[in-house]
Amino acid sequence: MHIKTRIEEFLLSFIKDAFGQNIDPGSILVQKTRKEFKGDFTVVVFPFTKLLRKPPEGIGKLLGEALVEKLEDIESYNVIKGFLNLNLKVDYWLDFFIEHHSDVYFGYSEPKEERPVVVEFSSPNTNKPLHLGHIRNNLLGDSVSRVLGANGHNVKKVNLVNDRGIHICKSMLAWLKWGEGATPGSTSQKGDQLVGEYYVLFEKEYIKQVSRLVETGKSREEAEKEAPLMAEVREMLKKWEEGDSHTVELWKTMNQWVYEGFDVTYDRMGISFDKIYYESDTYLLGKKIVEEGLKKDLFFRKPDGGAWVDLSQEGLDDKLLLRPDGTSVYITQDLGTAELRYKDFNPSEMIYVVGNEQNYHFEVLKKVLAKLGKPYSDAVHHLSYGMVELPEGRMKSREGTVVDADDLIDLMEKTAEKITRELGKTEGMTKEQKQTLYKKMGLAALKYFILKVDPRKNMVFNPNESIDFNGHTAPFILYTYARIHSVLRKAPNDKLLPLKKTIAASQMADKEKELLKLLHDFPVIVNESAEELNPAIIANYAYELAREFNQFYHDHSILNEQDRKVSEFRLRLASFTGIVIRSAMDLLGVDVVERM
RNA sequence: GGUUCCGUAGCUCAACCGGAUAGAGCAACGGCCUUCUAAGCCGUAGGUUGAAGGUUCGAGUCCUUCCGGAAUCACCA
Repeated sequence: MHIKTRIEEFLLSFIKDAFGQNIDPGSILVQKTRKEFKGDFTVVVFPFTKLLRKPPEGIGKLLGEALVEKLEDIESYNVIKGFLNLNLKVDYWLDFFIEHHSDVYFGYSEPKEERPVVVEFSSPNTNKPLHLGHIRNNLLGDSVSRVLGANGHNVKKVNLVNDRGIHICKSMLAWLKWGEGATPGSTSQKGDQLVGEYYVLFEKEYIKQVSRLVETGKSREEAEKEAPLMAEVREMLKKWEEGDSHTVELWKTMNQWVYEGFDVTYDRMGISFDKIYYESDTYLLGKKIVEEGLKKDLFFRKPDGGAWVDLSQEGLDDKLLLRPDGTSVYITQDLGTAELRYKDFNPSEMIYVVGNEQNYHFEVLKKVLAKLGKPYSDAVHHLSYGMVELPEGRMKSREGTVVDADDLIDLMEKTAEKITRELGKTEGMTKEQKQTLYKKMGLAALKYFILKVDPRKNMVFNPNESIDFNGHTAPFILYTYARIHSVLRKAPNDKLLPLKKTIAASQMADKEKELLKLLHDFPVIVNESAEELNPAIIANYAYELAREFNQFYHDHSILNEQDRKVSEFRLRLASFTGIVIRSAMDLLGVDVVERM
């Protein structure tokens, strides 16, 4: 049991015994002591003052005495205002060190016997290449999956590909009209990039048509409906739904191009899935579910034939579930995939990593599922994340301001190469090793840049300022790791002294203890990150740990230390830090490097 | 207009779900490499936490109002 919990539980029972008062467990607050005060953990005693009717200093003293007496690990205490600072015995920290310092799974929980947790992320449309927004989605989904796995959950990563619908037809139609038979092979382009160009082309031509119609005196709304291109693309969608062989053939071909392109990008990002769903496979099931709901009078038909659900009881409006012509809308297929996913995995939880622009959609989805009496309606959890914005605002594909995923990764790799060359520390490395280094470094910088921000918040990316490689960044953390490994490589090969409590209290320097305390936090961090589905907690922890190590490294020599016991203690401490840095970075999906 | 979310240093982000003097990085300025990797370390400067009230021992955090921004309220996905 964690020392914090032990302190909390002790206080709870102590106050009950001594004062006959039951205290709200939530009012007991044990936190790490701030650096400017002496102590390891701090109890805030203000909450007890009212109940016990004593001044805070008195209570602090009383509780401090009791803790020192009854909890073996606590050595001493001091009280400042309403804060009770507790000092743990040095042996507590050393025991912790001895037990865990070489454990590569430190911080990870044993796998639990339980139903799986399904994490859906990525969910691309097959009409355009991935951009920076998708990168955030993919990195979050991947990292959250890793973090949940580290907490013992049985995680299934799934992708739901949006492979049908009018937007897909737009690319197809434009390609037919203006493509002149271009293929990824003939243009040596990635398939997703190629298809994306035709989507943009469609939009351009469509806007031209609309504005021409507006000039002839039509309202914008009329113009948008009547533009010939829109009519053509509607016709194409209809043909697709009817199974027209030419249309379906073209659809298959172009989607295949896109998938091949996506695979390259996923591979570069180090993203993979346990199962891929296609909307074209699930939307029919969604329709069936809506039909069932209609039969049970949970939903209703409007005079034009559209199927609707009345959510006024739930505080929302009516919501369309099927168009009057019977074709499905977005939520229709989500009902289908939820059902399918539940049958496939029998999950305890279904997490959807989807942008916060769809908060309302998921609210509706949950309520519709509840109305249908689906057992998994409570299992649906929307991991809602904020948009990635440019300094001038949102990325807009029509205005060509999207930051392309492949381009950005290229840029990061090039920057990594340039900086590495300037520093000139890679003598002796082969060409392949250097290439691998640039790739890892560039990707690490990008991933960290995105994951260090609280997922719920919108974030800003400025394309004109390249992502930093100094300071609060992945390269800084990787550099720390490389430094550690440099020391480990240079350490003498002699057998280390047996690990005993050879370090006396007076010998553990402040920086060593601070480092040890931080390492001690790691399991709590991993747990918290999972509970909040927030990788940023791990990212920020990894930075703090690296910074603390660098201070320690700066102040104390490891290999040049004359006292062998001290030298070996520091060597093991460095190695332990390396293990935790690697684990933390792994949870972010970032590879470490041993040289840079 | 209704609903929801967000306003923290010039910029990008933290702040342990109400706790001690709001912390980092970047950018700026000044130090530290004959010693384990200077992608580092140390220091200086930078804040009325959008504004005003309120709740209490204590508010960046909770409540109210206002200001500013975003998302959504589609027979788009």
